[in-house]
Amino acid sequence: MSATPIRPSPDASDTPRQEASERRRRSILDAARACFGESGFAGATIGRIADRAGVSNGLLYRFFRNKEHLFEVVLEEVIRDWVREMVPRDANQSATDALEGMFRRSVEFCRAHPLLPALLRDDPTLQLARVGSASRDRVQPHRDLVAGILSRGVAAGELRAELDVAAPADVLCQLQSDYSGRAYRRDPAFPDDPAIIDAVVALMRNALPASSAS
Amino acid sequence: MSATPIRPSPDASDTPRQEASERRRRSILDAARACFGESGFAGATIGRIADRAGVSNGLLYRFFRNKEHLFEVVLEEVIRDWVREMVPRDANQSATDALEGMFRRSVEFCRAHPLLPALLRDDPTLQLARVGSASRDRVQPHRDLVAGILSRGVAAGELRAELDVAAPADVLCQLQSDYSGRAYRRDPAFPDDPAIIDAVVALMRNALPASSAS
Amino acid sequence: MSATPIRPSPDASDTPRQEASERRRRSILDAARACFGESGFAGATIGRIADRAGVSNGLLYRFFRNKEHLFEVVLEEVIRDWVREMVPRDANQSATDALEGMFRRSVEFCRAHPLLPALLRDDPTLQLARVGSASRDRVQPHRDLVAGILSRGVAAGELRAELDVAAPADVLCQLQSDYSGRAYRRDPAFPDDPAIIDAVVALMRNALPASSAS
Amino acid sequence: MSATPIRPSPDASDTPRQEASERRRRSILDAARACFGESGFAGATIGRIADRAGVSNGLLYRFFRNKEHLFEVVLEEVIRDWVREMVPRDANQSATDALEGMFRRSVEFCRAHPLLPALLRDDPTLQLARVGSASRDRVQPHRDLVAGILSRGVAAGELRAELDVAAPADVLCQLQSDYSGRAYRRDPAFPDDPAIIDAVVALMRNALPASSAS
DNA sequence: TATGAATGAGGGTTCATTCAT
DNA sequence: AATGAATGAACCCTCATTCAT
Repeated sequence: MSATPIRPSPDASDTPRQEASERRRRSILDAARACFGESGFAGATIGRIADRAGVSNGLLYRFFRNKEHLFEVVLEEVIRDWVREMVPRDANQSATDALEGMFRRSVEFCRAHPLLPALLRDDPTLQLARVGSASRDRVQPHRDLVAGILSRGVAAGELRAELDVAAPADVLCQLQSDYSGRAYRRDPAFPDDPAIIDAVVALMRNALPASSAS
Repeated sequence: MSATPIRPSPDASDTPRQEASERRRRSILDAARACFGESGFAGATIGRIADRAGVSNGLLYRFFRNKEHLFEVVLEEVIRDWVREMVPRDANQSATDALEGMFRRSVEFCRAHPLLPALLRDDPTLQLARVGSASRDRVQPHRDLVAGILSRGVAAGELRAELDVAAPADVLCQLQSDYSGRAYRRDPAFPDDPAIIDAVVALMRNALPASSAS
Repeated sequence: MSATPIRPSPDASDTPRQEASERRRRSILDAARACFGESGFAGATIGRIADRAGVSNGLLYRFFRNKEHLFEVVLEEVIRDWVREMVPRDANQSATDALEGMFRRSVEFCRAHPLLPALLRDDPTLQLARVGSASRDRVQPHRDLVAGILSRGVAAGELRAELDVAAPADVLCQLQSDYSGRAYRRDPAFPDDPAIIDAVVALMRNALPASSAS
Repeated sequence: MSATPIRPSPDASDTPRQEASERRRRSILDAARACFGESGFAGATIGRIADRAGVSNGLLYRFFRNKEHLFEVVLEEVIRDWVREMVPRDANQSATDALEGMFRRSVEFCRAHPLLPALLRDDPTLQLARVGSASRDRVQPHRDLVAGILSRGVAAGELRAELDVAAPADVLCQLQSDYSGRAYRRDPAFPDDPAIIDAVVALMRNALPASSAS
């Protein structure tokens, strides 16, 4: 180990020195998010991240043990931000409205943070096996959110009550992840088309509600 | 001749020599499927693929122009096999039965050839913009299959007629890909659970049919 | 910045760091001169050059884009030094004296910098068609020098006036290059013998002057 | 060593089998001459030589120990052919006419056999140090030819008698080599221009004869 | 005899990481 | 604290050489 261990993210940036330091840490993380998002783990290079952050490559090793460590921190952050973004804003919405809102906000979030969809897809270029720990619970918060909404909807008689909510929540989360990622893929074979987003919403709305007739 | 550029896959393996050669080509392709599936394009290395195939690294360059060419061939092969597997067996089925059958066969296929989903998921914008041509149409056959079934169902009055079929076909294909891939991911966060497969089927069956009342 | 493409040779080496860096650049160039001189472009290896310079192979790529770039710079440098050395010192000399002086200085230069002739001899059509630009004008300055002297001699009535000076200048330059290179070849079949140098001088002195009788 | 040592060039091709074999050996040598001439020793590849000869790469190793051995044989042959070509045709010519004829024939020979000039120039891409033995005497026959002509000319009172002939012979040979090689270099900086050939001839004719006045 | 499939050492190059400044 | 020069392992790829057929 080095004589100067990794500097943690300070809880409070007291001195101006610490502030400047924290600002640099942030810019490195932002640059890393962009680079990993564009090029995957293997494709991104420390040099490019440092350039993009406007610092020297050596500085990265003062904040992060190595490339993998930096990657782990980036992943944790982006998941955290994503989940935070998806939390329903309005407690009075119907379940389906809440799901639709969550879905659309997720899509928007991924447009701005392209690393997330790759992560959710377990993109091989990310080499997620290397980080392991972080990936364990990276989607559970999402499912919990969705499952909570479904439960509320079932309790309110708004949604079908047949099944347990876990499996449908999984499916809905999967769809949200998938179509959130389209914006990022830029692959004409996987278009990021409002009409398709609407089709997903329609499918959800068709599939979930208790049959209106009953 | 000596500096044979690339040896093609012989249509008929006449001599034992050609047979052995074709066997080696196969083992390279299989190893490549595994390595690309596990590590993505950038993460996989020629050396590891050769090791896994039990051949020298140089041999790869007799069959494939370079790493990208090898990847293209792997991609084409696995897509072709997959689509072939999904083609509906029975022309007399209802549309929803056909979709369910296709879905379940796709899942089974991926259980036996676990590398497809990893390749499908491998984001082409990352390292593979160059492959281009191959990726263009790698999922279109799948969508065409699904769209054909939907159209038949609409024509037969079995399915809702509101929308055009393209968008729902996209969504259904996406779901098929996703859940076909679970077997491979072996990630507890994305379980390969019969109950969830059933939930997907249920969602499809709920969302698609013309309302029974009508 | 981090991913600095190529570090240029600094005009003034201010800091000790820059000085040390420049010293390394020099040692790489010197090693490259030696290796290219001994083995030609294709035969020389980056690894051997780095070893000889006492640096790691990676360092070469901080100073030079690639092997070809390194070769170009070596070529330019050595040509520049050589031409600089040959410029006539004394404007009052007769043309033949000036040519003889230039010739003998060129020979001496090559004795001290024995790698020039090897580089000059390195056939550009073989591996170096790509270098192109640099090789275009690598000998023209030499010919211009010689042609200038011949013109002066013709104007002064010292030399035959029959021909244009371009062709004889070419021949004289060729001879200067050849015999300048002998010191380096160390091939007993091509001796570096003062008697032969004198023979060249004698041949020039015989061939060029206006016939004394006329 | 191999169980089947190198097959020598048979003195007499008795059987049809031996004839065919000898024909193949020849075609390999011809292809090698062309390839080494175009690309130097390091740049030429066994594969390309075999292709050009219309045989498999493995066959080369039945006739030649390895790449270096093939190269040595090629060099010996080309030198032998060159000297054979330069031998004066007409014993009654004047010395200067004989030299001019030899010079012009040498130039023509090199146009057809481009390896020679590279060899004469000791082109670094040829890596002549590797073969050694052959290069020892590769130019002596040429000098002997020229020196013989000069001696005859001196004896006949046609040429200046001051010097011994060795040194001028060296210079003339050098010039012959140089300008023979121009055709091959295809470098605009070293033009293969009849006017320059004529200039060389003129220089020889000016420099060598006994002053006509005397 | 002749082939060409197969090998693997070694080439040029990149880049994560270290460390003197 | 911050830099960026320097390292060297590991990448992709080429090609001289061998050997089963």
